[in-house]
Amino acid sequence: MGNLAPKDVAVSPEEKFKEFLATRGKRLTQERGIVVRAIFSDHEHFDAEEIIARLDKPSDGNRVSRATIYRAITDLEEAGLIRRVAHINDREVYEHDYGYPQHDHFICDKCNKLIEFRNDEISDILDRVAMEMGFRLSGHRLEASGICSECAKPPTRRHNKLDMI
Amino acid sequence: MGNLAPKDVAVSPEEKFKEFLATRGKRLTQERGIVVRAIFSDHEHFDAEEIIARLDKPSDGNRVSRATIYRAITDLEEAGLIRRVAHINDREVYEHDYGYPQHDHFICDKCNKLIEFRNDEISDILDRVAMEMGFRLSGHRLEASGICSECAKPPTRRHNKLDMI
DNA sequence: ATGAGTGCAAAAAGTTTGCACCGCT
DNA sequence: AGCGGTGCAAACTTTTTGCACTCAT
Repeated sequence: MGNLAPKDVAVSPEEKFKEFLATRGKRLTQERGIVVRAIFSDHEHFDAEEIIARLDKPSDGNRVSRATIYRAITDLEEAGLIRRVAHINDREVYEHDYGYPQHDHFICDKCNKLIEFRNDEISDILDRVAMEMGFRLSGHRLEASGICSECAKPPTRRHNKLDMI
Repeated sequence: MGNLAPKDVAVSPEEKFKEFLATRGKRLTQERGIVVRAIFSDHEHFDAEEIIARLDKPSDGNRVSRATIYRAITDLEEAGLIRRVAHINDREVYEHDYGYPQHDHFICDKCNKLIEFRNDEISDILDRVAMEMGFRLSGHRLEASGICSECAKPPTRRHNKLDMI
């Protein structure tokens, strides 16, 4: 779960997606609806495999195939509803990009957890530098790596004499 | 070509690699030497395929196989001589990380060109935010996307009446 | 003799695509 | 009738790996 509160949004992601699809002469089908709802049911980061695991199970009545899920994810990205945030373990990781403010991520090298943080100074600096260099900036992706506080906790141990020196 | 000047470095990348390999009980073989030199022959960003294209050609006497090139790249990354900077068109893109100062990149959405820029404020902010959040920061990767000045140039055209309104 | 190193070809893993059929969000 | 949409399986891409042989930085 991210540490950033969602903005109030007038239209649901599903509705927004429908509008986008319409501009491409496409329809919000049953399958695409299932995928959008699965993706926006919570604010977790996700990858294609996770959605496939949820929707491509033979037991479930509302099955959606891998191909359709991949195609829907591509469409959602083009619609600006989701965006790629990282590439972890050979998988593209996405997050919601609709109704949430710009933010960046820490990625723990140990547990691969993504931790969101928000800092406007960085965006401002980028705007300035891009301007200076004649680059027409549209967005950025910042992954800071290291060890999260959880993984940094030493395995529980007794006090060490060295602690007192 | 980057816009950042190389620092003076005492030891060549090849020598540095040799030292690293030694700590792992490995040797700087003929093949690994060829790969390092190919990679450090210029300061361009590169991906595995480019190196393979140069070294895995049947016509050349100093051929190195794909497998060995991939293995060498992995070792070079662990040695801290190169680092991943981006993931473009399904390929991992690397750059030299030895003898060059920390910097970030703009990536042109049109021509995929990587443009380096340096800004210490960003690193400082990250250090501060990481500290506040109890994250043990080790590095970061920042890709700012948009259109480079080259691609932003409008195709040569006549003045448009609309320009004057 | 020993252990690291190499090349090859096959395997992985994630993602994309050609195709035939379906159905009207 | 038309066109977008879906599922399936095969194809594709990049990267990794098992294996047998080689070599000595």
